[in-house]
Formats: sequence, C-alpha cells, structure tokens
Amino acid sequence: MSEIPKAYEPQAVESKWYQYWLEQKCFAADPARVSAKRPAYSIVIPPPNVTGMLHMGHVLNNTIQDILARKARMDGKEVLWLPGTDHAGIATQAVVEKTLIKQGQIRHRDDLGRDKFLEKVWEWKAKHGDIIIEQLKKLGASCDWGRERFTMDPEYSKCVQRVFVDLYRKGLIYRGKRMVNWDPSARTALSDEEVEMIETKGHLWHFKYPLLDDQDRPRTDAFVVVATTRPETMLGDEAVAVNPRDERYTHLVGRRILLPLQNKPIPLIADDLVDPTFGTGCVKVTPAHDPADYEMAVRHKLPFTVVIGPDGRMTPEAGAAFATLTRDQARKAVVAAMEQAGLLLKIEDYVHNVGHSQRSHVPIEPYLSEQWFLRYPSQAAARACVADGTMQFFPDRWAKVFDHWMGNLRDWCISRQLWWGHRVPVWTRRVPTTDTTMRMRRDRARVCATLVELARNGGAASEECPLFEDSWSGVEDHRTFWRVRGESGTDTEWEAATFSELEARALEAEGWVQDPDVLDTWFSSWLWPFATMGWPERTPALEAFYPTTDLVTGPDIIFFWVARMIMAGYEYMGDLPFRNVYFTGIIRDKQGRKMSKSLGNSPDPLALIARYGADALRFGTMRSAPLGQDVLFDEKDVELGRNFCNKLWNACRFRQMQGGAIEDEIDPALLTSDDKWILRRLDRAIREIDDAFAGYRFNEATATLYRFFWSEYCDWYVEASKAALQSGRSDNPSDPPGARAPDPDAAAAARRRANTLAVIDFVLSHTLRLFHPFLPFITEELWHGMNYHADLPIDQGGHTIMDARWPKPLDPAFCEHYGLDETAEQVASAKYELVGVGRNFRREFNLASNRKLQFVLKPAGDLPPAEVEVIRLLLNAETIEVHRAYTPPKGTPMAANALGELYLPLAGLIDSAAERARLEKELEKARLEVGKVAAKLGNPQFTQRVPPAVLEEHTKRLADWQAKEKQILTSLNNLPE
RNA sequence: GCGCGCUUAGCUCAGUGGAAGAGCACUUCCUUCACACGGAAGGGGUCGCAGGUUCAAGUCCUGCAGCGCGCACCA
Repeated sequence: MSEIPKAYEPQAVESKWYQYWLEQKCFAADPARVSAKRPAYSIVIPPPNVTGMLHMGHVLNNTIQDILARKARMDGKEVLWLPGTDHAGIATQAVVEKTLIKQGQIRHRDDLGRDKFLEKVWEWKAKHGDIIIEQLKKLGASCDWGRERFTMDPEYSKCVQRVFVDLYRKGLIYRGKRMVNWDPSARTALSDEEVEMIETKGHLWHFKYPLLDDQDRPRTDAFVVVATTRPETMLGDEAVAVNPRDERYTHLVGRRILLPLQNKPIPLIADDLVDPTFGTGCVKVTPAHDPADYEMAVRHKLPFTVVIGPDGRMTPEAGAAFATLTRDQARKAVVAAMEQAGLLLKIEDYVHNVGHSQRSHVPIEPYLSEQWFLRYPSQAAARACVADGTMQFFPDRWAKVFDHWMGNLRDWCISRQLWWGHRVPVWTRRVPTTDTTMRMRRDRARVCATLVELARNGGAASEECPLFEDSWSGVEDHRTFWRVRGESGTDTEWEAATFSELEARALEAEGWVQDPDVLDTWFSSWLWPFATMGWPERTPALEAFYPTTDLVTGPDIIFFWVARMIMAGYEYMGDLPFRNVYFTGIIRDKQGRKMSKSLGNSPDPLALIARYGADALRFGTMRSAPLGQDVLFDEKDVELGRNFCNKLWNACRFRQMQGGAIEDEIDPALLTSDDKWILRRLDRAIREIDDAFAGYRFNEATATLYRFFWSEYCDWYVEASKAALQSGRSDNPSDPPGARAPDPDAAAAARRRANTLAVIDFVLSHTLRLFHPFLPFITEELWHGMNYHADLPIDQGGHTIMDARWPKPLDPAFCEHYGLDETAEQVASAKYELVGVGRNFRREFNLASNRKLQFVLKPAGDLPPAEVEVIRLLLNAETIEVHRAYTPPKGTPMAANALGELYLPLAGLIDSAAERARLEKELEKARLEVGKVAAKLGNPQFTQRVPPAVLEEHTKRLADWQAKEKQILTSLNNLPE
C-alpha cells in the first residue's frame, strides 16, 4: 500500500477479494468442525426465483444475511449459509413461453407438447439460472456455494414426492372438486394466498327476474329484484335466495322464477347466508361461479352450470349469443340484453374488493374444478412455538399475524395446471371392479396405514411391515399407496401415489397414467430448511445445522413460506426449522411506491455496485433500513455509503503516511487525554454495536459506526493526534539543523509519537473488524494493506479478516492499566468544547477559515503544553499564548469552561454590536435553561421523588448554566460603550 | 367490519420516561501536507390533534384524524 490512490476504487478490490475468499474456501461450512467450543450457526437463503434478477429487496435481504453470517464467523462459530434457487413454476413457465412466442418458435406451448417444452425450460434455466447467483456474489454474499440447491434437483424433487406420498398416506392430501381461485390468464388454479383483494370501482346492476305462475308462465306484474356486480354470471344462475326469516319473501319461498335470457325456470330458495339488510334481500345464485353460491348450491342440491370456461371466455352453456365472448364483453352484452328486455331496473356505482391474481394481475375467476388439497400437518406445534416464544419473530408484531392465520387455516390447493414443476406423483387406472390384484394392494396399504398410526401413537410396528425407513423423518418405507377414486359401471378407477421411480415405471407399464398437474412451488420450498441438507438421511449437515439459527425474509411471504416451513419442520424433523425470523421491510421508491418492473422505479443494484461499490450499496441500504419498517430508497444513501468508504480509506491512508511499523505496544505513561478519550469512545461503540446486534437493529449499528468513526475518530481524535505526530517526526522540518544529535526532548517526542501510532493502530484494527460484516471488501483490503493480519494466527485473522475475532468491550483491567477513567475523558471533552466556541468566533466575526489567529488562554488549573498545542491545532490558530494573569482589552471575545478562558484579542477588528448581539443571544439561552432547571429543582415533589442520580445531574446542570450566565454578563460589561 | 403499522427539521428517518438527534438539502467560510466522495461554523422542530397517568411524556394510557398494510363469502 505504498502508493495508495487518494480515492477508494472499489471495483478491482472487490473482485480480487471475492476470488480470494472462494479460492481459500472461506465460506465452506464443515459439520465436523462443530463442537461445544465452536457452535454452529446456520441460515438458509430464501431461494430467489431462478428467473429472477437481483433487485433492491434481494440486496436488503441478503446483505442482512451476510452481515449475520460474517458476524457469526468472527464470533468463532461454524457458519453455514446455504444458497439456492427455486423453480418458480408460474413465472418461469410464463417467461419461457413468452420468449418462445416472441422468437416466433411457437404460438402456444401446445405446439411443442409437454416434454419438448420442458426441454426448452431446462435449456433456459441452464442459460439464465445462474444470473442471480452471480449477482449475489457481486454483493459479497458469503454463501457456501458448494451446497447450492435448486428445488428441481433430482434429490430435492425426491423429497417433494416423498412428502407428498406421506401426506397422501396420512389422508392429509386429497383430491376434490371444489371452487378454486382460477387465474384465467395463467390458466391455473391458485391458492388463497395468491389472491390479492383490490378495491375496484364497479357497478351494482339491479335486475328484475319475473316470477312464474302455477302454469310456469312468466308474470308481467311480479318480479324479484336481484343485484349483482357481475352481470355475466347470471347466465349460470340456478336459483334466487332469500333469508328464511325475511318476512317479505317467506310466501315466495319454493316458487319458481324465470331466469331471463336463458329462459330457464329456477327456484326461489331460503338460506341463512343471505343478509336481509343488503340490497333487496334477494341474491342470485350462480353455483359454478361464486364460492358462497357454491356452498348454497351444495346445500340445496342445485345444478352447476358452467358458463365461463378456464380461458375466461363464455362457454356454449352461456347460450349462442354469448359463447366465446370474454367476461368483459359478456358483461356488456348481458346488460344490453337485459335492458332491451326491460328487466334492468337500475345501475348504481359501487366500490368493492375484487380478487386479483398476484401473478398475472387479472381478476380471479372462481372456478369449479378437480384439484389436490392439503390439510396442513403439525398445526398445533407450529402455532405454539411462536406463541410461547420458542421461535422469535423480529419485529414481534408479526407473531400476531402469524397466529391469526394459523388459527384460521383452510386447506391448501396445491395443484397447478402447469408443466414446469414437480408433477403430482399420482397415477390412475381404470380396472374391472372384479380385479383382485388391486384389492390386495389396497388391503396391504390399509394394514400399513394402521400400523403407521400405531407407531406414531407410541405402539410398536410389526417386523413384517417395517414402516419407518428412518424414525427421525417419520416417512415410512412403503412407497406406493392405492386408493379408489371412483366407480362407474363395472369399472373401478384407482389411483396410486408413489415416490419410487421403479414403481412408477412398473405402473406405467401396466397402463397407469400420471396426473398431469404439477405442485405449487411453495409445496417444494416449504421443505427448504431440511431438504437442502440431505433429508431424509440423517446427514452430518442436518445433525450439525438443523434447526437453523436465523431466517431473513419479507413479511409478504409469512404465510406462503414461513408458516408452511414451520409446519413442515415439525412434521418431518420433529423440530422447528429456525429459531429466529427477521422480517425485513419492503423497499420503496422516494415517493413510497413499491418497486416494480412496470413502474420502472427499481434501480438495478448491479449498476449501483458498478458506480459506487458493493460496500457502499450495503452500507447505504443498512443505514436506512430500520427493523421492520419499509425503506424509502434513495440513491443518495448509496452515495453516502461510498463517501463513508472513502473516508475509511483515507483514514487508513493517513496512518500509512505516518510511516513506521505496526505499533502494538501502548505505554500507559505516554497516553494523552485524547488517546484515553478515543479508547473510551471505542469501548462505548463496541458496546452499542453488540447491543444493536443482539436486537437485530442493523441500522443502529451502522449509525454507531458512522458516528464513532467519522465524528469521533476522524473529526476529533485524528486532528488532535496530529500534535503528537508532527512534533515527534524525525524529519520534522521545524527541527533546527543539527538536531540529529541525541536530544532528550526529541527522543521523548518520538516516543510519544510512536505511542500515538500504537493507539491509532489499536483503534483502526478494531474499527476494521467492527466494519467487516457491513463492508466486507474494503475492510479486507485495508486489513491486509495495513498489515494488521501479520502475526495473527491463521484462523484468527492472519488469513482473512473474516476470521478475525470480533472486538470485545475493553475489560476493567485494561481500563485500569491504561488509566481510562472518566476524568481523562472529561479533559478531552472540555478541550473540544472550548475549541468549538473558539471556532465559532471565526464565523461570528467574519474571519476567513484560513486566517491565522492568535488566541490567549487563561487556564483554570494545570494545563500541560501538549494540551495547549492540541487546542492550537484544532483551532487552526497561529499561536496560543498561555497567560495566567491576562487582562483582556475591553471587548475581547471570550469562551470559558472548566479548562479555563479562551480569548481572541482582536483590537479594533471586531464589530462590538455584532458581539453584543451574539452575547445577548447566548444570555437568553442561558437564562432560559437556568429558569427551566431552577423551576424543577424548586418543586419539592421533584426533589423528593426523583432518583438521586437525576437530582444530582439537575443540580450540576443548574450550576453550569448559572456560571455560564455570569460569564456572559461579564463579557457584556466588558464591551466598549 | 376486525387487526397492525406510521405521523418528530424543507426531504428521508433514528429516538427503549429524566437537557429534542442523524444524513441529505440550505447559508457562510476554507483547496491548511488523509480525504472537496473533504474540513469548519450556522440557520431550521408548540415531536398529527385532544384528553389522561407521572415530580417529569416525543416516549406510557384513552379517544380522534390522516396515510399505509394485512385479514374478511355482503351479492
């Protein structure tokens, strides 16, 4: 570092050290190293979508994880940060299909067929799947890349199938015809969590439905009026419902109504679901297109007429006039037709919430279809662990949200009508009902199921039917289960669930056909904390690193992912998957809007890294991200980070320029008040940072680092230390010629200088370590550049700052030895206070910053010349004359405190009117404060009840302000005229 | 409708019962041999509103208002 540049240039430094860390395998976790003395620390990454590009949310999230991981390493832990990606079923399939269409290769994925299309997706994954991983590396992420996992890896896929079959066997996974959330754009079912309610301005259309008379003839004089927000669904109406206690309509219940446009008689039914106070109290019932209506239809055994198809277009059932129209077109057409028929009573403006697909943002269509559902396992354990504090959430208010959701669990629709994903491991076949093979298979499965239950409840499993391959995982050895799906005529339709490749092939040879659906991506990522570590084997990694320590994720996936992982963890590991969950805020733009591609308000983190450096991006982001609050991102924050790195760089450069070897022996006898002051500030900073880490308050840690390093170390200590550094220089230009000869004064100055360098080295080497989790690259560069790694054991920083030991607060013995008491700190503080006022004179009297001034100091007590020299330097004064019996000329500006009185004699130069104004302002302030404190102390309630420390502090404060007031009055009296 | 956040300097936000803070922006001065990605000094706040608890409230409690976010089958 002999010729270090004036400004820090991050690019080369960052790539160099990342390469070094990889080559030296610094990120690799070894379960064998875990011991009582070296505890494990683990995080699994929230797997980003394999289609994804790094965005600011990833930056926030992964910077936090990296900070935690690096801090844990410095704490001497064996750290596993396990990376990977998920396959993101809908998003990836959509991107690939869109790309192929854009390239003109296909018009629809059907043109290729399932197998060929999947080949294309894999090709695409091979080409683009690593992008986000490489981007994470640019950020400095210290993941154990050798353990990178992908949710579609063969082993991982096997875990997904295994879990599916297990839950199927337990009866928790079932297939059923249900009303599901259908995304007509992606053409797949979604889970409830994937539906976003959006407040939408719409209308409430009021339709008249004619009553039928006894001969089923429509009456022209009697109608029921229904209101709807979705006129197009009326084509599928099967009833009109009223509340059974609604006396306006009880006489009509059981009568028939003519459904207009379809000219179909439908009944008027009574159901408790109907709110008699809303609208007319009559509700049209569309069994196949509304979840509430569906329930009513089941109760009243109504038919299910499907008028909207899976593509969001009207079906032939909707009638010739409407078939093939889109939902929107059909809405207009129905309204027009009703109006023409004179059955449109009125249209009201209406604001209501409409479910939209979180994926494609189109309105969700409630759709009746066959899907796979899961009744969640291990609900009680999952709910309890958060409620009783076994697992902690940061901030903990999310615990309440979690608990509410856990208390209202509804079965999870896990099947998706996609090709990209884990295909449902179920095969079906129709066989003659008389076929005995299937009966035998089923009976065997039943026996096993019973024994599984027995074993789970503490009973013994028989030896003929060893159920558990591994009792730890709780998944039984039997890989195939059969169930009757349905019977028709002489045939029985069977289904078989298996995770055995061999079984599956055997079944297919027998003519069994696999279910076409794939599983929700979250059905694979809920296994992430253990499926990535070799489950169901009892691997060393699982033994060492499960449960993981911390999870860092966004609150937007608390249900999608966090809650489900907890349930899966209990079900398959018998233990929680992580001990702490840190929920980040959401990154927004300056206007507070969410970052989104369509708004184009999402900055590219890679561009920011190129411009400012990864450390700058990390520091800026962390500094502006308080725990659990959303972050309004501003590029200024990154600029601040860069400036900070530059400051750090130059502070080290300054030390380099002082020359000399690393000084590690500090002589207590030679410590100045400034030395003691900065050492105590360092101690305080370490304590604050430790405290911040304990509460996951990273922004607080960065604030402390910033204040300590910039305001305390650079602004005060470094400037003050220049006194000792300059006077002790062997090449001091002010030395008289011939000063080479042994000179006791010069030797003493040189010793003081060396001691100052030792303090600087002590502080800087601590500072670099405190900064390392936040600024990994620049700290590593400086660690080596400053030679602080020399002489350290290889596993304690000799090799990399990553392994350097985390600084400890200074222990009492150390403080005692070096005399770091409060008095020492107070001397320095008083010095800086005096300097502050002295500097203010320049502004008050319009004296240019570079103008050489001569001050006079009238010390209150004993003030060594070295201290005076520090004050001179800090004031940028030409001279300070120490004068114990000084009588200032009238009107000389003066500042005073415990240290003494500082005068700026400027005969004839100062504007006494301005000085009077200044002093009067000061006086006003002092009197105000005296008044405030005196009032408090005058209150007996206060003096009697307050803790002694507070009382003492107030008493002192009063004395201070009174002294100040007196001094200002003196100065005022001294003014000319 | 229920629940949860937020409201402090022009802007973005810290502030965990005992003298209102930071960064940016602004004003003035300074290229003094670490740093102009810098240094020095300064201006700027009845802490959303109204009550209450307390010797003491930005901080705790109760209302209210505005903004934001969850959850919820009112067509």
